[in-house]
Amino acid sequence: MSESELSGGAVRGKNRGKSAKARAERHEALANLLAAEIQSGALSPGQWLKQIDIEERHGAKRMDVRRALDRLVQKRLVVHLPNRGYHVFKPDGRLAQEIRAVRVILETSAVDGIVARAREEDIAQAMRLARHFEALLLNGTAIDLHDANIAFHEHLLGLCGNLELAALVKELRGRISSAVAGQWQKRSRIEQSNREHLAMVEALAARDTEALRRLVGEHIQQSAE
Amino acid sequence: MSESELSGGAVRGKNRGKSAKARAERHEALANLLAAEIQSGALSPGQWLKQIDIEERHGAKRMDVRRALDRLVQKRLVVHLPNRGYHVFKPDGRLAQEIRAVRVILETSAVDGIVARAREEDIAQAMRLARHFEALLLNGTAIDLHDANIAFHEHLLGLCGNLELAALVKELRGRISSAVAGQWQKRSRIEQSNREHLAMVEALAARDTEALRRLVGEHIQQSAE
DNA sequence: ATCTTTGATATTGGCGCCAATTTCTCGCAT
DNA sequence: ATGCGAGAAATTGGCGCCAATATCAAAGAT
Repeated sequence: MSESELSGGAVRGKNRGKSAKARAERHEALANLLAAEIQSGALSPGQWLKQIDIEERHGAKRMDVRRALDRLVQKRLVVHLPNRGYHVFKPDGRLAQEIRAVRVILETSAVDGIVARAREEDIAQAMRLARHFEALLLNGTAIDLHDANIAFHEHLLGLCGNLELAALVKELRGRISSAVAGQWQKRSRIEQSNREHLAMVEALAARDTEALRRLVGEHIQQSAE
Repeated sequence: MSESELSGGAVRGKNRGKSAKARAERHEALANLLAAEIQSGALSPGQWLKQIDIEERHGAKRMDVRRALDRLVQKRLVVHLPNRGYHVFKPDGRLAQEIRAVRVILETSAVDGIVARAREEDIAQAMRLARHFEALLLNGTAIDLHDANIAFHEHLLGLCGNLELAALVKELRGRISSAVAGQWQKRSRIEQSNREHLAMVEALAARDTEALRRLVGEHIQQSAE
């Protein structure tokens, strides 16, 4: 098997200076980028994702595009039709409702752990994140608000002590954020979310489990339309 | 190897019958096959999955192997180390405990919907599945018992009215089934599970929500070691 | 004798090319 | 004019080849 005669010493294909790790995680980075674009609404539901477009737009290689799209299929963010291509998943109303119900179950159940484990500095951090969201109310982009909202909720959920639960909710949130991509079109709703964030932090600071549980449940259901 | 050589025929286009679909889903079938091997314990945790071995063993192409392995990474069944390869994920004790906790939350929350929606025929079917499990107590293989157990629980959960919740629990169960692959080694535990199945059906038939909730929670926690 | 270095081997991973398939376009017959 | 169908263009998907990297083995140095 070792008849590797290096014929023609011509140096072909110059290797890039990229590290191996960067290469290995390139498709993952692309998948996250596309996921963010979908969740932020930059890519609208139903839209076709042509491999060549992504390839050129993000300067990625064909293989990375394929693996990234395949990963998004796993995450149920895009749909794959063989020999037709990939398109952004158009969430069903029923699906969104069911996922919201699951989120209510998980996140309200997590409240006990959150209240039990939250230290003063954790609460202070939660307050900082809530205020950061508030600060973006005036002159923040939709994506900024989205990120700040995610950061707040992930911090809170991370306090519950069950990393799997937190990861699961994160995944679920990403699955329907595209469905309700336009949920923050109305400023009144953003402001309402902000008030609820602050109320949640207050309830946490007061160690009021029941109040926090109620607020969390309402906060999730509030995003329904 | 010539596949579709349409000689002299004016028929073109519409050849979407099965060959194309079979190709498109080949990697998915391989992924499911490998997942089953992992969950059944045929592939032990930590074991390296060399691409060439899988390729030859299952008569698959390299690409399908890669895609299947990548999919299993998404499912958290295998771990990928760049330039090192893929190996079967070795579940952590903490992870298993956290997933069990999430399952308790979800499945006990599903009880309300189950009791509310279960018709008499659904209960009868649950009883059939429980008895099928019982019938396998004596001369059924571990895999038979595993499948029968899955069938029982999936039927029950399917009654809750939230398809996403059911799918989520199914995924979670598959994620730690490898961890506790040897959970049915002790006959006493199998018999205990069987008794709990029957008790759950009884509670459902009696529409006793609280009893069913308690049984479900205990049944999940009981599988801990 | 043991540790280090260096070469050999095995395995993974990236990339380009072309076939398979679908979609588009335009000519043709009715 | 319109429906039909064949060729053309575009897109996806499969596959082999070779480079990059890790692992193994053996020779050499201290």
